[in-house]
Amino acid sequence: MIKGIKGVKDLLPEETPRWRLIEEKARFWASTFGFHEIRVPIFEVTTLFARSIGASTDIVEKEMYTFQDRDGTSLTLRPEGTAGTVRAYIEHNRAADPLPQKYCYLGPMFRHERPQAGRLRQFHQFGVESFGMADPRADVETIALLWQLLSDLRLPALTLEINNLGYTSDREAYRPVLVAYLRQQESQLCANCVRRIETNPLRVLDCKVPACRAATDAAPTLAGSMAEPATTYFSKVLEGLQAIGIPYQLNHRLVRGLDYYCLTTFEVTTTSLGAQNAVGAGGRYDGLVETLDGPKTPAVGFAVGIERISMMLPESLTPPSVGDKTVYVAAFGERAALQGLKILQDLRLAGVRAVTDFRSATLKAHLRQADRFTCRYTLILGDDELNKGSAILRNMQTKDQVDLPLSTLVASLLPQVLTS
RNA sequence: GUGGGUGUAGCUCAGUUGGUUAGAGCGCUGGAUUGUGGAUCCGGAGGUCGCGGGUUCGAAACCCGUCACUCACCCCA
Repeated sequence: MIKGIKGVKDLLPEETPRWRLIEEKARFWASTFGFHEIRVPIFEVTTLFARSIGASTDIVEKEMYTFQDRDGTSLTLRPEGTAGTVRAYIEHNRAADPLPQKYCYLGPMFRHERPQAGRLRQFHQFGVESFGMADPRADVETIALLWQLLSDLRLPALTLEINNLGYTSDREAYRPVLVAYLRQQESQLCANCVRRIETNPLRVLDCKVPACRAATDAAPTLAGSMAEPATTYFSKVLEGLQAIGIPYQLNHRLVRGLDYYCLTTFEVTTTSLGAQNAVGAGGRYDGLVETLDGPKTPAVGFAVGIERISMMLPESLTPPSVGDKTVYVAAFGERAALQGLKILQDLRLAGVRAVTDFRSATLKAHLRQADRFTCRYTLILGDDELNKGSAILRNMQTKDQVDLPLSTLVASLLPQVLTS
């Protein structure tokens, strides 16, 4: 038996309605906040991701699905959505159009990791990118959309954590201070963090190992060595969040795994998801467009994981089954069977959801199927009815039955079904 | 990449210190009821016990290997 690939899941019909609900809400709120959908390819040249995400990040170092095209070009299945969106923005010279421009996207992403609860090799993200506004209120607007979407979906136990990464110059000023401190604590740190002192000292602050936590509790903070413009900017972001009533929690350890973030960075976590507790995350990335050879363009965005949202979605929000507006056509007997096929077609073309089972040859078998499909109505048509020129409409809940003339069948049936 | 747990019917799971032909519930299917569903009763189908090797008179069970799934580390959505 050929099986699916590790970490790649089928979405069976039982699950697609809840996904569609999430997608519809995402598109609705994005549109309401002024974002427009963009669809970009799921694979790009490898260098796009290497340059944008950062060559020394885990994603680029060991998690990308990279392969050679027939001409030898190195291609990569996208591990996230921002790089492709920015590439499209630059390639189509959107910067020449009036700013700001706000985009959203929805689709599969690929990372070669060991699967676990809430983590897959093909997973799906909904994300937004807001280009052109170097204004704290643009950060607030983006966070507001994220928060509204998750709130509207009634996800439980959410926390918005937020941090200020400052400008590049702030991090450059902070780095030697932090490294000096970490060197003193080196014996307390885990092997991973000892290595990170060189490669990415900021990430040590985000380590989950308790010993590392304790060792860095008293570490000098980035905020401590941050210059004026960045602190003012961040306080305005917080001010904006307060103004529109979005609760947040400062987390100075919050360091995102992608190199392109600056200033505001945020993450929405939950306690109801197991170890993978991030539902969505994002931040500001003012340098990225320029890094990818576009014009200097400030930008901010976020992405949420659809699988993780789906796992948290309360049962009460999942759409009810569609059976109650469905008519089951129970046609049986030599001549009625063919007439039933025609009625089925007429109903469908008139916009009525109609089903049947062509294998069923008896009324009993038909009714059993109607019941299984949880249809509210069954249209009974045997040779007896055909001779009388009528059909029986049976309400499956009340067992009420009425005769309907075949000549005006669809018209007389429509109001009953649609108002039920 | 590292570690733990679990692999028995479509699904959820029993299966005694190793002992005859591997079980249950649900689901599926047929009948009781040849023109009226759900409930009930009766019957039926469905298994390479993940796979390969080993120990043994005898293995679903014990040992080794392997694969898959899963949770966690790492990292992230």
